[in-house]
Parts: sequence; structure tokens; C-alpha cells
Amino acid sequence: MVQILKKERKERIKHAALSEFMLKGFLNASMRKIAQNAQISTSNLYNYFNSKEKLFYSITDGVYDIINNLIRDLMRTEKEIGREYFFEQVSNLIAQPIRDLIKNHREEFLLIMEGSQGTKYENFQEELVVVIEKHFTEHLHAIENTETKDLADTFIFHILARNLLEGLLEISRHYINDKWVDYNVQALMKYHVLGMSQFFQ
Amino acid sequence: MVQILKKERKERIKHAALSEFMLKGFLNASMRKIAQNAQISTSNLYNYFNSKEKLFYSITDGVYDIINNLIRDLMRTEKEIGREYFFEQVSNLIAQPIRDLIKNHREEFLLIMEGSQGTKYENFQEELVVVIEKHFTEHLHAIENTETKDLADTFIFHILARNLLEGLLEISRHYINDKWVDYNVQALMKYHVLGMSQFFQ
Amino acid sequence: MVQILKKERKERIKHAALSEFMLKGFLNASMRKIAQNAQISTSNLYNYFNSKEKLFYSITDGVYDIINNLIRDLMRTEKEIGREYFFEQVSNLIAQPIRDLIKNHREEFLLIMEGSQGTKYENFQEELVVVIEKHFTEHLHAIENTETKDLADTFIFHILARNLLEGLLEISRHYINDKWVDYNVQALMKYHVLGMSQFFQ
Amino acid sequence: MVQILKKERKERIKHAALSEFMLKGFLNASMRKIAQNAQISTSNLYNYFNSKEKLFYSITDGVYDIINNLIRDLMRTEKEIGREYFFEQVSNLIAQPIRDLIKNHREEFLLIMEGSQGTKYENFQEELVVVIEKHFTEHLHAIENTETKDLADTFIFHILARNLLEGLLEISRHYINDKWVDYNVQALMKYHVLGMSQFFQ
DNA sequence: AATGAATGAGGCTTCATTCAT
DNA sequence: GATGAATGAAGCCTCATTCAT
Repeated sequence: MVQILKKERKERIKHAALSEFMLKGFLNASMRKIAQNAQISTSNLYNYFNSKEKLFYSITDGVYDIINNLIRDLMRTEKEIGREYFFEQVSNLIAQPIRDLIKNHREEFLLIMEGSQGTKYENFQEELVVVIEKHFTEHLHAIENTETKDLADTFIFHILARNLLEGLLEISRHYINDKWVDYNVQALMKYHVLGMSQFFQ
Repeated sequence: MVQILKKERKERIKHAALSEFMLKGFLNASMRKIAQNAQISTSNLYNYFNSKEKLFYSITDGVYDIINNLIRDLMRTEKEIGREYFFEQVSNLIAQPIRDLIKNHREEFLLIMEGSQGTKYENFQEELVVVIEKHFTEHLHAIENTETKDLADTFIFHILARNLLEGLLEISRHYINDKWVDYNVQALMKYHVLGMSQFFQ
Repeated sequence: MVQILKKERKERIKHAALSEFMLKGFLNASMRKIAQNAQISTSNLYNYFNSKEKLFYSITDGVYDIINNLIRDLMRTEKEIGREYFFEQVSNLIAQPIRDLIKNHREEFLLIMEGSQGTKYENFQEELVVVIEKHFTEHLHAIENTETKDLADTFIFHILARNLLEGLLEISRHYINDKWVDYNVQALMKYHVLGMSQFFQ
Repeated sequence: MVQILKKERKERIKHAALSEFMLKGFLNASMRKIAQNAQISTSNLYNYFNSKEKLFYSITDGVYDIINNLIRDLMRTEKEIGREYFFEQVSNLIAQPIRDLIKNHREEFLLIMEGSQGTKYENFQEELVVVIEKHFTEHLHAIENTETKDLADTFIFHILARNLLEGLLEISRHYINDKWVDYNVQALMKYHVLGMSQFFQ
């Protein structure tokens, strides 16, 4: 019974923290305000989480693992795909786990991507962009064609990688319902797949 | 002569402030550090700018106007464009002033877009996205076609608007030289124009 | 059986407390850390000891008594000693119990002497020095000689008393083994007895 | 005029800080209490000294240099002394600068020796003891005699080195007046020179 | 006996800003 | 215009201790 109460309170704190972190970002979030919103004293807050950072990680560590696993899975399955209709297939493979991510963890996803300055995750967004970018250019390199090889060194793929990620973030930001997510993730994927296919004849 | 000296000092302050604001954002920027970098006392800083906010605006108000004018101009000229080759024309019309913006004010541009949390400009980025989005959908509405009219209510254009803006921010973030900007702005525009033209046959 | 367990736990706490007190001193020692090292909860710690001070005294009261008894014994036996070869005799009489003190309670000895700031023992060290000093000067007074009587009012005996005590502390601090203690206590005593005998012809 | 006031206030702060540091040591000294005793607000205290450590160093850095110079000078002059009557000469050479140290900076001297735990000077006392000890043993090594060479590796010289230093600290602690210092430093030196001469025939 | 929850005071420090000179 | 002095609020965090269970 006590443990249940405790867990409930811990959840209340994490909820208050999520709000504050989302609103202000890690750096500008205030432990005082989190405590106030959770209706406990500031010092008591530290009985639940030893530091602002620990509290932040208690919220974001989960999503971090999910995203990493998602990427690892994609890398694995991608090698088993033939080069024909590559983008269509990847798009399908990607779409499902991404939709799940947004459906189940969109707030934490936004937090780790946008509000993590000052934490160990502050470079995670950029790292993700680079990983996505690499996928694009490596595929271009695979196509034996002098023209495309030059393209592969171009900054445009960095932008497109960021656009892809930003699109998902924008969907998360304006979340309406799960069906809506499905539709828009699909549309976003399709858009970029078609757009990029101009580089691969 | 005194006035020249004073102006020079004011510029020195603004330069120091820009660095600090870019590095930390408005909320986490420190007036002390700005004063230190400008090599004046903190209290003297207040003889030049009455508050942190005013100092911020002295840097960002200019870009704010430039961006707004840029958009107003686009709205005006757009109506004079025929519907054929619309995107190509818009792309050309847009590209030039945007390149100038990035070439001449990329730091202030990034600042008002990314570092303005806590100021009156904190929602400017989202407002811009909405304006751009409206341009897209209004044009769709103009095309009398049931299919496209449904599309116009879709969130995909919001995403694309953000992608366009984010692309420009990413170019600004990684700025190398003016020619490089030209190339990438052009490429970005072309990519999105081609991508979007799928919605307009 | 329960009592045995409890006693064992109480000892575990005292052991953890001794470490923490030795490391940080009374004032900077943390009840939290003591509890952690004793592997119990902080609140449970208070079921065994009502306060940080009580816990401290549970460790140091013993040595306090030992030292006091040691001094009382010395005072008693001293009166039975003839004035000839006084120092040699005292040295022998003193050396043995002091060696025992260091062998058996050197940590508590160091703690009450060096780490008791903020407790009722914080002046114990200085008090001890004064007691030792008195022994020296009273003996000088006993010698009917104007010269030595002047000397007796001199601060030099205060210094020597402190040197004696500090020597013992230094031996305790760098403790290697019992034999090593024997050797160094003996050497220290001999040094000071010889040095002091210059005042008593 | 303002500057004079400012300097006076800075001195008032340093005075209040010296008292607090002497009473509690660096670690347990409270910036709040220092500010209260200096009759300024805690935040204003930070306009004069950037941190507790800087404040501490503003008091102790001077003595640190003085002591180091004192030791350097001694090392230099010592080599010019003949081996006969070595201790008497050294005693005289040492006595004067040490008396000056105690006369002019006894509080800072005590502070850096006893209250510096938690600062960069926390090992200074032990380092000094080791330097003094080395002087003793190196001199023993210089005397070609198997007996004394064994002695030189003995811990007793470490104790005597500490005793010498502790004697000076005790004189500083109980300071009465300059003449009193002169007398007692002399007596202390003489005592240890005579005591130690037993090792050098 | 054992523990989680709770607290108020205090720790050092930075903040933007104001004021008198 | 320039500066040092001053401040109150707030930043994160630790403390010893108490209380209900």
C-alpha cells in the first residue's frame, strides 16, 4: 500500500517534470517549480531523484534506447533488401516503428530531441541526423555513376536528413490522434522518397 | 567625435551580446558576461540598453522586419504570377532575397529563430511556418479540384513549410561561404518544388 | 539471538561512523553516508542512535575515560616516586599505558583529539595539554630554587606538553605495527626527558 | 574617496572572513556568516570575492609566499655554514625570520596550517614537516657513521620536525606580545637543538 | 526494528537590475 | 557616460532530524 502510494507520487513528479522540461528545456527548468507542480517540497523532491539530471534521465533514457534499437533494427534489415524499389521498402519498414514511437512516446521523443541541452543527450539529435544522412549518401555511393558520386558529398543530403527528422518532430508536436499520425508519417515518407528518387534513376 | 566613439562602443556591445545570445540563448545569456566581453562594467551596459530584453531586440528587430518585408513582397508578387510554371517562378523569386538574408544576417536570423525563448519573438518561428503553409494551401484552394481541396486541409503542408524553413536554418547553421549558400538554397528550393509539384498536376 | 543480531548491527554502524568521522570530522560527517556504509536506512540509524552527537559519543566516550584514568593513575603513582631519577621513572610509568592506548584505540584517540570540533570534546586536546604542562611545572615548583621557579611560569612547558601529545598523535597517525609503536613512543619519551632534564639539574 | 571606502570595506570583509575561517576552518566557514559579520548582504559579498576559495586565498596567499621564501632562504644560507656548531648557527638564522612571521602574520599562519582543509593548501603543513625532516636526516647522512645512518631512516625525525612546527603554531596560538614571541621561539629552538645534538656527537 | 516520506534551514553561487557618485 | 556597491530572488543541492506506518 505504501509502495503503491510512493509509486504514484513518483509518477506525479515525473509528470510535473515532463511538463516543466518540455516547456523550458533542461537548462531552464526549475526544480522548485517541478516540486511545486508535484505539490511536494523541493527538498522532498530530492528523496525521489538525486539531481535534476537524474530526473531528466528517468524520463528520457527509455526513449533513447527505443530510438537506438529502432536504428539498429533498420540497419540490419536494410541489408536484406534488394536495390530495386529500395526506398519504397525502406519507407514501409521505417514507417511502422516510427509510428509506434510517436504514438507511445511522443513527449519524451520531443524532449530528448529539443530540450536536452546541458545533458548527455544534447548532441543526440545531430548524431541522428548524421546517421540518416549517411544512409542516403552510402546508397548513392553504391550506385556506380560519377554524377551521383559527386552528389553524395553534397550538403543537400544533410538537409534532407534533418528535414525527415524535423517532419517527425513536427508531427509529434501537433499530435492529434493515432490515425492522424499514421496518415502523416506515411505522407512524409512518401514525399521524401519521391523527392529523393530524382537523384537515383 | 564623442558620438562616433559611443556608436563604436554600442556596436561592440551588440557584437558581444550576439555572441553570448547565440551561444546560450536569451534566457541563459548573462548580462555580466556580455559586459565582460564588451570590456565595460555591467552597470555601464545599462546606460546603453535598459534591459536584457531591449538589448536582445536591438539585435533582432532588424531581421524581424527584413523577414516580414520579405514575406510581404512575396505575397504581392505572387499574385502577379501566372499559374503556369508557378513553382519555378516562385522559387526564383524567393531564392534571391533569402540568399541575401542568409548572406547578410545569418546569425541574427538563427538567433531570432532558435534563441528567442523568453522574448516576444519566441513564437515567431511557428508563425512563419504557418504563413508559409498558408501560401501552399491557398494555392491549392485556387486550383478547382476536389481532390486537391481535401489535400489542402492536410497537415503535410505544415510539415513541408517547416522543412523549408528548417532547411534554410540548417544552411545558416553550417554556413561556409556565399557561393555555397547559393548552391544549397537553390538545391533546397528545387527539391521541394519538385516534391510538391506532385500535388499539382 | 535477536539481541546478538542487533548488537552486531550496532557495531556495524559504529564502524561505519568511525570511518566517516575520521575522514571528515564530526561537523562534516554525514549521517546519510554513515547509514549507507552501514547498509541501513538513514531513518533506521536513528533507532540506534538518537543524534549525530550521541553517535559520536558512543565512539569517543570510551577513549575519553581511558585517557582520564590514565592521567589519574599517573598523578597517583607520581607522588610515590622519589625525586631522584624522576623522569626516567615517569617515562617508564607513562610509556606502557600510552602504548596500550595507541595499540588498542588509536583511531578513537585521533578522533577525539582531531575530529571533535562541534562536540563537547572540542577543547579536550587543549585541556590535556594544560594538565601535562601542570605536571611539569608543579615538579619545578617542588624544587626549591629561584631560578627554576621563574622557569615554571614560562610558556616553554606548555609547548613541550603539546609536543609530547602531538608526538603521540603523529605516531598514531602513521601507525605501522605494535612494535613500531613501542619503539617510537620510547624514543619520543627519551628525547623529551633528556631535553627537559636540562631544566632540572 | 570611493576607492578608499571600497578598500576599507574590502578589509572589513577580509577581517570578518579571517575570524570565521579561524573559528571554523575553510570547510565549515559560512559565507552567510562572513557577510553578516561584515555587515553586508551575502550577494554583495560576491562583488568583492568571487568564491569562498578566492576569499580564502586572498588571506592566505601572502603567508604562503612568505613561508616558501623563508625556506628557500634557509636552504641557500645553510650550505654556507660550516659543520661545526651547525645547529647553533641554523637556530640563529632561522629564529629571526620566524619571529617576524609570527609577529606579523600569526593569524594567517595558523589559518593556512590548521584551517585549510578543502583548499589547495590542505597538504601544506605536511609538506613543510617533510621538508624540515629532510633537513634533519640529510645532515645525519652527512655524518659518516653507521649508527647515525640507521637513525636517519627513523620516524623520530618526522616527529621532531612536526614538534618544531607545532611549537611555532602553539606560540602563535597563545600570542601575548612580540617580546614574548622572541623569548619562546628562542627557547623552543634551543630546546630542540640541544635535544637533537644527542644524535650528533 | 525498519523504512519511505517529509521538512525547514542552510550550503555556495549567479542573476538582472538599481543607485549614488 | 562610467563605475563600484548593493540587493532580493532564485539557482541546485545537502543537512540532520521527525513521523507515520
